[in-house]
Amino acid sequence: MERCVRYASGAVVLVTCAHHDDGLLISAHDELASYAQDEIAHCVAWMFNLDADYSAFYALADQEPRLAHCRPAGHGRLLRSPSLFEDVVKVMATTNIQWSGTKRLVLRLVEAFGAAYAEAEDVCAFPHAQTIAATDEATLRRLGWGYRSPYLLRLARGVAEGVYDLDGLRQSPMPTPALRNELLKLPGIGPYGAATLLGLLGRHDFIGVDTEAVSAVSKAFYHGRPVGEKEILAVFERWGEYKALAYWFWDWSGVQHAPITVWEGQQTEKA
DNA sequence: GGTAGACCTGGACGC
DNA sequence: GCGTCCAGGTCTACC
Repeated sequence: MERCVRYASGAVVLVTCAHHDDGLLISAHDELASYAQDEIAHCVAWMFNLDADYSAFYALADQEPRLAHCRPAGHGRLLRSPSLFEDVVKVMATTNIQWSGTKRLVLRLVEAFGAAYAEAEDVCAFPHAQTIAATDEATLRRLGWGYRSPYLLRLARGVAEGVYDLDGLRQSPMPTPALRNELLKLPGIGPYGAATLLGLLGRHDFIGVDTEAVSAVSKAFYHGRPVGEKEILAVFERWGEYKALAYWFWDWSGVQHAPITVWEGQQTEKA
């Protein structure tokens, strides 16, 4: 994996992370001072969540055939961004849009406001909240952010002004429901976004219920019948604090189309 | 607390 | 080429 990282001094470096038999090999394309090396090592450790321990989840997953692949594959970690602000913005960009659109929104934001890497000006680090905060709604709309523009602007300005303490949330020991409530206060972040961000923070109690979740759970567990958040949570309730991991890494193979079903009040041509 | 409707944009699809 | 639908939801008003 290769990406731009900006460290505290403001310098932008291009970092490459590669698998190594002894762990993770991090290399930079520039010569770095020792303090910068430490900072980037911490940054990459956060991105790959290297301190996480998934042994308790694996112990449960070993007992479920559709999750038994988790331990041998080392599943559990979710790649995250260097800052929580970046992840909040990206999650906001996943809402009510297709994946190609999400990538387009983030790319345009980075091109417009990101700090360029000195050796290649077309390579940029993700912009700071302060940089986005200094722009206006019309500019964000021109970048394609549409109705999300005021949310993004409020978020960036809130972070820049210290109204939203995202660094504090990153390390917060508060219980998951309380942490979820804090995330729900962020503009543009609703139940789906909060659940996704909780997962990135290592809290897997809540499932981000989106159209994919509805479709997959409906086919696999409810014979194609329309389902809502309650039904989805009921399916994964037994996984307790690992609900989201169980959902995310569930082996859905073999789940194509449920049998044709007629349920109360509705007739279906196909399930 | 639950529900309905508005909201940007662009890709997919049917005609 | 054009029109319609809808996608890895959220917010607000209303009941």
